[in-house]
Amino acid sequence: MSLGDTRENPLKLVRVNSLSVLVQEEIERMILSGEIATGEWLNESSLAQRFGLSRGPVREAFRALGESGLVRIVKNQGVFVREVSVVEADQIYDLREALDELVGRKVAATATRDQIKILHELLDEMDTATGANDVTRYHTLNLRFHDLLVESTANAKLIITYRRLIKELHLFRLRGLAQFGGLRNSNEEHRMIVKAIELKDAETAGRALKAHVVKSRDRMHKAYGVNAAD
Amino acid sequence: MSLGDTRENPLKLVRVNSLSVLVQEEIERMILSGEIATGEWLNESSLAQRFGLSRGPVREAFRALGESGLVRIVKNQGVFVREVSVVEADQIYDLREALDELVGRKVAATATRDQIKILHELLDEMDTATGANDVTRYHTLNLRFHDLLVESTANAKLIITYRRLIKELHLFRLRGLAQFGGLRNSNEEHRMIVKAIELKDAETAGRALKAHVVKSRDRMHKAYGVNAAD
DNA sequence: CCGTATTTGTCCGTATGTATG
DNA sequence: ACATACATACGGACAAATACG
Repeated sequence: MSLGDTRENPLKLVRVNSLSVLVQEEIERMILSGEIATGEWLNESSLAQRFGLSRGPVREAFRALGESGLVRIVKNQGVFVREVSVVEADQIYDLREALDELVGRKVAATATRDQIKILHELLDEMDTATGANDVTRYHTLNLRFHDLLVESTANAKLIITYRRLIKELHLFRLRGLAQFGGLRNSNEEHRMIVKAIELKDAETAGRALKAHVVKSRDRMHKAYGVNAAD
Repeated sequence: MSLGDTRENPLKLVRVNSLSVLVQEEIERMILSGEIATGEWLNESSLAQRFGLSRGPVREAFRALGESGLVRIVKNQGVFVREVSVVEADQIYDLREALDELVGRKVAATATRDQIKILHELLDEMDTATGANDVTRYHTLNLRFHDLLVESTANAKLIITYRRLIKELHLFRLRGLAQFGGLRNSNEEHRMIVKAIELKDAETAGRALKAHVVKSRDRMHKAYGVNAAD
């Protein structure tokens, strides 16, 4: 795809976002999908050429991505996809614990019937994925489940702060594997969370969601032999 | 000051940061100091000229500031210092409650003797400021107090997330006034927090810090006639 | 409603710094 | 250690969109 190719826009439909924003979104997509590996160098000129643009918008996108924590910018050297160490992942989990407890309390108070319905559908789909041992599918659904929870809090600041943390967790160098061995338990925890939300029991929902994150972190630690003292 | 003036750098000392980073820091300083008002338009060319640079580095700084939430970028119109409404400030307080509880628990476990010593000095200085009815001074010390607390947690992600929220609270359109009427109570709460930290009582420190934020939010609500349902 | 001034968006050329043989 | 190749950093020119008279 060529972001700057106006031939793809024959009706002269207005482009709502500037090229730098489009580039930012596209690079973010490439990073989060794993299309670009962590630690990899992002060549300014190559990307510009690939998008059919000059280097200006690419540079601007880099600065935004740097501020969001997805890339590391080294003066006179270049831009690299950030690598998140185990220690950093652990620090992010500290934050997730606190924020997810808040999410649980908020969502129990604000979730609509429609949102709860979708949560139930996701629970069932995750059970299906577990039965089929489809870890990738489960991972995707799990992300959507937690994103829907935070979105249902209707707190814009919480939403973007939470999403930023989740994106950074994608950069954890050993990502993905942490899902092994705990699929069924994990979804049991999900069901307890949704149950509390349906009952509009804020305290229980908060505690359940926090406990779920604690266990997720434990699963990560076990998977990589990190002990609690680290 | 002209950021690009090499005559101020006769020894050819290397500049560690790129111009866009310097511009970003300088604009951030201008915003947080109130030198530029909330809602105000940031003229790209004027700023570039003022710094003695071209527009490139300024544009890059804008993108980073946009991602950090300090400015709002409107395509083909320009960049504006963000305005934070009461509702948004309230949402940020939700996050602060959760994060400050975490800060309290963490800092009780990690704070060094030196850090606690500085906390005590700040407490005394805040009492002095209260006695002199110096609200501005108190405000500055209060910011430093809370920043030292979060810094003492030694959790890098928590530190930058927290600081980002505090910066955004600076953009609350009615800032500053919330300090009135509660100086003495506020510092009493501070002393309870430090007490718990000295005792390395994580739970109490967390609860105390969270309670302090709750009361800070209440003071804001009272000051602006916002009731809890908003 | 139209023309003009101003501003932002984009592109490209040059300087400077870094890595590598 | 030096020279060369290459990448980023920055400046300046042009194009497009917007605001205003």
